[in-house]
Amino acid sequence: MVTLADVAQHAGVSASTVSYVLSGKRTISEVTKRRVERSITELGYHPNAGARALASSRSNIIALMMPLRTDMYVPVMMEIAIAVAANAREHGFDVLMLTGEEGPAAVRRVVASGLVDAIILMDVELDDARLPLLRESGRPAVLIGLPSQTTGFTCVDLDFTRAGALCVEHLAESGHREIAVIGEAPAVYERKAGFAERTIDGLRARAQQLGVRVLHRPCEGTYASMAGALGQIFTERPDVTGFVVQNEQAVEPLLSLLRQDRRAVPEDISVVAVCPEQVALQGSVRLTSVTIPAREMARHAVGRLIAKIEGEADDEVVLLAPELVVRASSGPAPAGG
Amino acid sequence: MVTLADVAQHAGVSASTVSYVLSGKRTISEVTKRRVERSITELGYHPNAGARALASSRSNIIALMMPLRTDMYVPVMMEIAIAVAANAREHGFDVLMLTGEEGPAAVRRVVASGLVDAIILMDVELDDARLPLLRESGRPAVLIGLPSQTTGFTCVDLDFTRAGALCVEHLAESGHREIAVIGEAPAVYERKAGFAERTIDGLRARAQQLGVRVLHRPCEGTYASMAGALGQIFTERPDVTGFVVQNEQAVEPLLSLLRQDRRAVPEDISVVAVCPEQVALQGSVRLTSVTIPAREMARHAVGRLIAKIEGEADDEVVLLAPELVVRASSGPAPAGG
DNA sequence: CGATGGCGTCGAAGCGCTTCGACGTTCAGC
DNA sequence: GCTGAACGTCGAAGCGCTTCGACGCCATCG
Repeated sequence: MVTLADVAQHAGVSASTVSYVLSGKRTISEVTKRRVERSITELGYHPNAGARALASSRSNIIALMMPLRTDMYVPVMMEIAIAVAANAREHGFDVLMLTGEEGPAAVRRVVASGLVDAIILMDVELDDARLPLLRESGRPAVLIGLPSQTTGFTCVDLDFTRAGALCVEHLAESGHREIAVIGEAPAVYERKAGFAERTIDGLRARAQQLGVRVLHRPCEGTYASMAGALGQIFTERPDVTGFVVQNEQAVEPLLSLLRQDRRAVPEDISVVAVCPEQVALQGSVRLTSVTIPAREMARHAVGRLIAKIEGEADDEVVLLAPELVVRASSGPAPAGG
Repeated sequence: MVTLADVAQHAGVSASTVSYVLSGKRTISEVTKRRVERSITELGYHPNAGARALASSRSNIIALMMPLRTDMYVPVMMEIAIAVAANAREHGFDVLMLTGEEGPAAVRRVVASGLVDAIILMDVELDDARLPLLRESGRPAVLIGLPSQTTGFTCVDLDFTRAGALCVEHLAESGHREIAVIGEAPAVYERKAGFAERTIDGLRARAQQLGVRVLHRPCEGTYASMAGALGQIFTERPDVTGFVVQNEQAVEPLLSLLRQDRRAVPEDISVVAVCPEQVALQGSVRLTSVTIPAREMARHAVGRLIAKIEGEADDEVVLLAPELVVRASSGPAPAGG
């Protein structure tokens, strides 16, 4: 194990000088700096993380806490997690992965032990049990999602209200007057993740302004549950020509069932989804969709978090503006519906 | 910040005594132990991770390195990652998430800095660039996957050779004589992940013994690429009655296209997939499948890794025995094929 | 009854780093 | 030519913990 002292000796300077070369916290002459840097590479020196954390009270690690339920919207979560890690590295931070399984107490553990400098919470619920602990810890934190009480935290999320509105707008512009919303699984509403309701709220509000009728049905995302929902929808509202799909798992079942039902997409039925871009592109039909910008959310989250660690940022709520991309699954409403 | 010294003073003992109570490395009387433990909870003491790592040269963190490509078999990876984290916690370890993006050098960084005690590598390629670095680091490591050179490492993987064999066996038993294999995307073969070839090898070998003809076609997992492959297959081998799907993303496209093609599953065509259980259960047809046991792989990986950290394990190759579960997508070959 | 040894506890020496104050040097300003 | 700031470097004091050797004590044994 090569230590700071070894480097110092090899370069013929004191240990503190080496430390200052590394941190840049004091001015060091070009010559000395170069000499030290050469010694560092020659000896293959890597600063000891533990010692550094102890002396500086900074670990340069941030915790990323996964959703409490791991069965939900897996692809988005994974994408965010990877992007968070990549972004954190760019700022010199590593990422500690916390599962929901350990429960809210994990927050206290990693913070109180100084293991992490800050925390990112994914998939925050409206009244999340982790928030009080986080608040009391006093550590910088960024939430992905929007709880009911945001004071003390920076929150990053997609503007789902606007996303919902965008979907109706697009359908209304194409002449659709009756639309159905394939919602998230009932469990998602029960645990009050917030985003599902916000989407619906935005959608309904805009629909009313535009004179569009809306029918909302939650859906598990399986073929069976989709078939059930679809049956109900067409019985109750035979004139539905537009679908908005919130639950990304329900997309393929819906398309497949419509096909079986001899309803052509987009000629008879238009479909708009709220989902990651990948999902919109890889299915049987290229979907008109509002993209969930996982990478961008991660970038914002990490950016703000680092700023807070450096002490140069306030709490704020960042709602990313959604964008609707028209692809092959939507078109003009059939004439004379 | 409450420190060891605070606890010691509060309990009226020396710091080392508190430390020994915590670690159990020396005998402490019941009375003292209880007194110390009370002080700990009363003061809300959490040992400082940095100090502990420095003094003991153990961080109690293991690194989990993601695949270099993040676009592949996302659900399995996610499942393994979560399970690794959960298992690690049970042993008192945390998990540091390393993305492929940082490249093989990440291995050196986290090991040389003492940030982590050991490493788990996911999705190891046959000739993986990270292995030499890992070997030279001398740290305990477990690979998920099977490289060409395993010396010095413990490897955990599904026995894909056997998995391939199981698929043919099942189809052969039901009377199928001509089968097609929907393989992984060409990119997977190019990067030599190994598991894809092993599956095919096992499958072909067993097919030969059983007198079954096999046609193998790689597939991207999109509808377009699946449609292309399917066309080729039925042109070249009109009598194919059984399909083995390696690429889990190709499952739905295949089923959907067969449906369009008026080929009933399982009456006309039997489909067997190699995929996680979740995928087998949630599609339009409950799939006969060989399960990829993500959680079990994670459990083994973490178990062996911890054993190696404690210095009580040798290198070994653990190939988990695959199991085929018959569901609704396979049945007897149609008479008079 | 003194030697022996296990048990329970303590003190002190680090682990490798950061950071603060101090100490030359050099150079501009008057 | 003297003062004082700015610059570049060093020494030393920790950061909070683990761990080694030592020490007293009591029970055990010959």
